[in-house]
Amino acid sequence: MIVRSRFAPSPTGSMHIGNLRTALYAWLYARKTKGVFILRIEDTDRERSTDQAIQVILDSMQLLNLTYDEGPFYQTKRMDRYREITDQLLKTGHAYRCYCSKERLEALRADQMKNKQKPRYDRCCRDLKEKKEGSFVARFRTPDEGSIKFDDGVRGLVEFQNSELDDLVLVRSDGVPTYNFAVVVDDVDMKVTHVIRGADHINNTPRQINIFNALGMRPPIYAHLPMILGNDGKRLSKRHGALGVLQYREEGILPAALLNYLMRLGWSHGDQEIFSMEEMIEFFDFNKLQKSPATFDPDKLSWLNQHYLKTLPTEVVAKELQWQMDQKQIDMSGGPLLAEVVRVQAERCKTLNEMAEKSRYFYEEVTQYDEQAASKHLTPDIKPVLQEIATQLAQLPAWEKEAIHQVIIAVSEAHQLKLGKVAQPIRVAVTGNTISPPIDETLALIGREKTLKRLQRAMIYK
RNA sequence: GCUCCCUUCGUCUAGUGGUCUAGGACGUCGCCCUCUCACGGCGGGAACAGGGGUUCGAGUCCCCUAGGGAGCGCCA
Repeated sequence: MIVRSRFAPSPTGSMHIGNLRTALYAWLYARKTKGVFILRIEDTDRERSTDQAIQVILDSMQLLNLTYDEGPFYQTKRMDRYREITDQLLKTGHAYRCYCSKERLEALRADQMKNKQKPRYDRCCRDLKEKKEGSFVARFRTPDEGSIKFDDGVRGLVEFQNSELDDLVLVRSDGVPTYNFAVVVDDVDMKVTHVIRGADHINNTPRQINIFNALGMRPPIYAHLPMILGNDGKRLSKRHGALGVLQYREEGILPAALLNYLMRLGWSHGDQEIFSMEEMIEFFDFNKLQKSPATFDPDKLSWLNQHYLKTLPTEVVAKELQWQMDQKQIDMSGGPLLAEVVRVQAERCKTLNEMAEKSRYFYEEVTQYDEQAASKHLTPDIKPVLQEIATQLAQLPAWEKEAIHQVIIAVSEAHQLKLGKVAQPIRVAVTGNTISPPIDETLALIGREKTLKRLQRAMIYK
C-alpha cells in the first residue's frame, strides 16, 4: 500500500506552529514511507476564510520546504461532488432533512446546558415521513447503538459509544457541507490512507468513521498529535506568543531550527536534540510521540536557532541574513562579505534579526556613540594612543587581522596599558558601543578607510 | 454539566518490574577562559502529582483522588 497523507488546514486564522507541526509530521511520514503528501485547503467556512490566509499557508509551506505532491485542493471547488454524496446518503437513509430553525436549536442547547445535560440535537426531524417546505439541513443518522473503535497511531486503541454522538449536520441550509462531511468525502476521493492531525480532532473521528461506514468505505488510519500549550498552560493561540510561521522568519529564526524544535516537541529519539532533515525522516515514528500536550518554550527554540547559526555553512546563513538586511534597508555596498559577518557574529546572536542589528556598523556610518560608553572610554588621555594606532594602521602594508592585532598590542605595551584599556576605546570609536567581535577581527571587517575615519572622529569627541 | 484522554526537574524529555542513590537537553546559579559581548569548559540546584493496592521488588501494572487537556456548532 502506498501511503497517502495530507495536511488540511483551514484558511481562517494564522498558520501557527501547531498547524506547522501537524504539517511537518504528515509530511515526514509521507517522505519516510516514500508515499504521497497532499495539501488540501479546507475553506468551507465562507465567512471566515480569506485569500490572504490561503497565501500565508502556501508561503509557509514553501518557506520550510514542505513540498506537496498533490494539491493544493480547495473544498469550495468540489461542491458538486459533495452534493452528489449528500443525495446518496439521503436516498439510502443515512441522512435526513432537518427543518429546525437555528433559534429552536439555540433554545434547546441553552435548556440542556441549564439542566446540566450534554448539549445535543433532540432528533426532532429524524423520523419525519414527508418533505416539508422551507430551508433545511442534512443531518447524519448516527447509529443508536454500538461503538466505534479505532487504533490510533499515537494513542493506541480508542473507543467511543455511538450513544454519545450527535446527529451532526452534514450540509448547511445554504448547501455548503460542514467540516466532518467534507473531510470524509475528500479523504475518500483523494484516497488518503493516513490522517495525521491535532488531538482536537479526536472526538470528530468516530463521527467521521460512521460516515465512512455509511458510504461503504474503509476509514483511513488515524494519528492524533498532542496539542501544543502556551506557557500559561493553555492551548496555544496568537495570544500566547504563538507567532505565525512567517513571523518567525521576520524574527530571524532559521527554518532548520523551527523544524528541529517542533520535531522534538512531544517526540523524542533517545537523548538526541539535533536532527538533520534526513534524520527526521529516518527516525520519525508515531509511537515515539508523547500522548500529553507539550508546552512551547521560546528559549529552547532560541538555543536551537543559535546552534544552526553557528553550524550551518556561513553562506547558507548569509543568504537568510541578506533577507534581514534588505528588510532593514541597510546599504551593503563597500562593506564586508555577509558570510564573513556571519562567521564572527553567529556565536553572539540568537536570531538573524539580532545579527542584522548588531552588524550595522560594518556597513553604516557610526553617527553617534552610546553615551555611557563614550564618556567612559573616549577620555582625553586615550587620544594620543588612538592617534598612534591610527598612524600605524595607516602604514600597514596589508589590512589583515594578524597585522592589526600586532599594532594594537605594540601600542598598548608602549604605553604600558592592558589590551582592554586600548581595545575598548577603539571599539567605541568604530562601533559606537562596547560590544563587538574581537577588536582585530572587527577592524579587519570594517576596512581600513572606515576605521581610520572613525578613529579620527573619536579623537575630536568632546 | 457530560464524554474521552493525559500526569517524571521551571520547560522538552529518557525510562517499557530489579542495572534509578532517576539520565540528557533548554533555562537557571557558581567557577574557569577572556580586549567587550559572546562561544566554550567544569560544577551546583532542580522531578517520578497524592493515596491505596498487586509483587520478593514499582517511576514502570491496577484502583481512587487531585490537577491538566480535548470535545460537546448550520467552526474547522
